[in-house]
Amino acid sequence: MRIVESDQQITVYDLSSFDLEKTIECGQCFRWKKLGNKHYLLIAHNQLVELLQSEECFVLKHSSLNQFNQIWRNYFDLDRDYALINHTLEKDEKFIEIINYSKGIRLLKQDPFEILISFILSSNRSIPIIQCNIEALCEQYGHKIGEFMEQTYFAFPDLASLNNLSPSDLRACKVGYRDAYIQSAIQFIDRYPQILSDIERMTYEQAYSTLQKIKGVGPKVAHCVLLFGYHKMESFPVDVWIERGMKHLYPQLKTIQEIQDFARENFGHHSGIVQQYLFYYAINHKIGK
DNA sequence: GGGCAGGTCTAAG
DNA sequence: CTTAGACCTGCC
Repeated sequence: MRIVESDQQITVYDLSSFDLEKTIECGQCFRWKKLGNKHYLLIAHNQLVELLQSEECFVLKHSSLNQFNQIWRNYFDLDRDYALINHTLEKDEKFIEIINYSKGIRLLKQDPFEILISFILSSNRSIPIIQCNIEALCEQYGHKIGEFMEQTYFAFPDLASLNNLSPSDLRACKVGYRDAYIQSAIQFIDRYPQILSDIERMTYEQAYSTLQKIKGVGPKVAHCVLLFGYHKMESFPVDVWIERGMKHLYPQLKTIQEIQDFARENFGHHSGIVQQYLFYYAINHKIGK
């Protein structure tokens, strides 16, 4: 990996196993806009960046070297050797086709608070609607972080901005019955202000059960928070697509618990990556539908 | 118009 | 501990 800084932009060369399009569009993050082929606008960590990928390089516009090293390098998981992980996973023949289809995806290290709220909103909904809800929340309660092509963009609202909102404030953002879930999450963090940083240091099981004390956070959302918000690669969120995909690959698996156990035993600390590869493959091939 | 979404809650056996 | 039903909302 070779990094060049010039004129408010960062260019990264010699990057293997990285596909910007798959990484952005595979369903792990919600706040992006496609500007063209391999060309995106992304909002994360209170920053607005323009991203491009070509044959030889990955470009981040409106970013300094400092921001790259402090945020984006980790955000895009650029220091993990995905080629090596893919090689390991290919030992299971059933995964060769999936890896071939999904390789290039990187697990994004996103903000835990944003991920918590976003995935609480995700239950029983389709991805485009989730994105609409999140944008509504940001426009209402997030602070302005920049403009691009005469459009104003907003950060994801912080705890203080979402605190003391009424159910009708939230329902105005079309979150539906999840209004109470959001309030529960806000109250929980308000009561235990260090909780989101404490989770980082907890054992997986501890963090997993702590998160589920929040109303609206069940097994799937808790795994998602740990995977996308904390980069805990042993997590294996099982949603409908993963359930369909896993039953397709391993017909002997009957319940979500069996799928969960199978993943822990067979994928271990690569579970999160397998999960995202399989999700991307299953949803685009409509496996099991 | 009925069905379906990156599920979770609740109330029952 | 496991399992059915209900649930906001928008888009097909």
